[in-house]
Amino acid sequence: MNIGEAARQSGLPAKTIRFYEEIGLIQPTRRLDNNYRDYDTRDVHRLRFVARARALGFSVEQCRELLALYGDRQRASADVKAIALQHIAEIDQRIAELEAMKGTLQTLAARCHGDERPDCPILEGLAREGG
Amino acid sequence: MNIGEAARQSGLPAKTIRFYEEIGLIQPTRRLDNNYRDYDTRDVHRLRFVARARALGFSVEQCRELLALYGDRQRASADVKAIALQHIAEIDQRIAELEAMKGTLQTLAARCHGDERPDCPILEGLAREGG
DNA sequence: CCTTGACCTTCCAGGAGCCGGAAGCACGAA
DNA sequence: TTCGTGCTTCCGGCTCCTGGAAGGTCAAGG
Repeated sequence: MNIGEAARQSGLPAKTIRFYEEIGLIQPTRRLDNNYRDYDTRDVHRLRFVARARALGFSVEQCRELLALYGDRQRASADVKAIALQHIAEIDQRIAELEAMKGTLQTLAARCHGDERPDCPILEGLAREGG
Repeated sequence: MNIGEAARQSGLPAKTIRFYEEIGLIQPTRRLDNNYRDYDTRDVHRLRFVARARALGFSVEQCRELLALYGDRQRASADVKAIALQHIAEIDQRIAELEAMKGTLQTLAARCHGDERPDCPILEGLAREGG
């Protein structure tokens, strides 16, 4: 099938599929005589695999590792789990950062009148000396 | 003061300060005869203001708006609050996405043995047909 | 047979928010 | 004078694509 069909079936834009090929993520696409890329269902499976991994927040490099494990029948599930757990830890970290920001912002916003007057604890909070 | 000192006092790398100038965020730096940038405490205040806003997750464009309001004595605190509340909403959105990813990952990871055997619910989850 | 339109190809630029490094002045102390 | 540090500009790269231009291909319609 052509790239458009592979895009439809995988949920990835054609542009993205080409990009993944360029960086060597989803590699060996055959070419037809007209130089069009030709995908089979196996390729589509791999594309969907990557699409889902990306949707779960894995980096492209992590996807590369996962894809390698996916295609390795001798893999140890421990290797997969290690990547997943590390990613969960990164997500936790990110959530904690966002919660901290949110907490600060909510505190400031709660003290701000939000009317036409110029005095504003939010701006004061951003401008303050300490912290 | 030179850019190095401004960097020290604001907590921003000199590179970043130059970048902010280039994109017109912190503009009017005078130049000395030797072409060195020259900062005063007012500039440093603005730099720190931006540093803090960035640390709270505001985009550079939001920082630009906040900085304009910061320097506008006729501002309405409602305008500031609107930006802050919108940002909080974005953070909430982002947290929700991360929590969803985390939930899926934890479910998958919990079912993975994590040993030397190849069968792995995580990979199966990424490869599955549905969803 | 020619045109139209949808597809495919490659390549180049950009966006967000910087960071690293190279090449080349400027400055202060020894 | 020389050394070391700091400043200048410019260019490239990072992540992960996305948009667009210029051009080849293909199937259908007139």
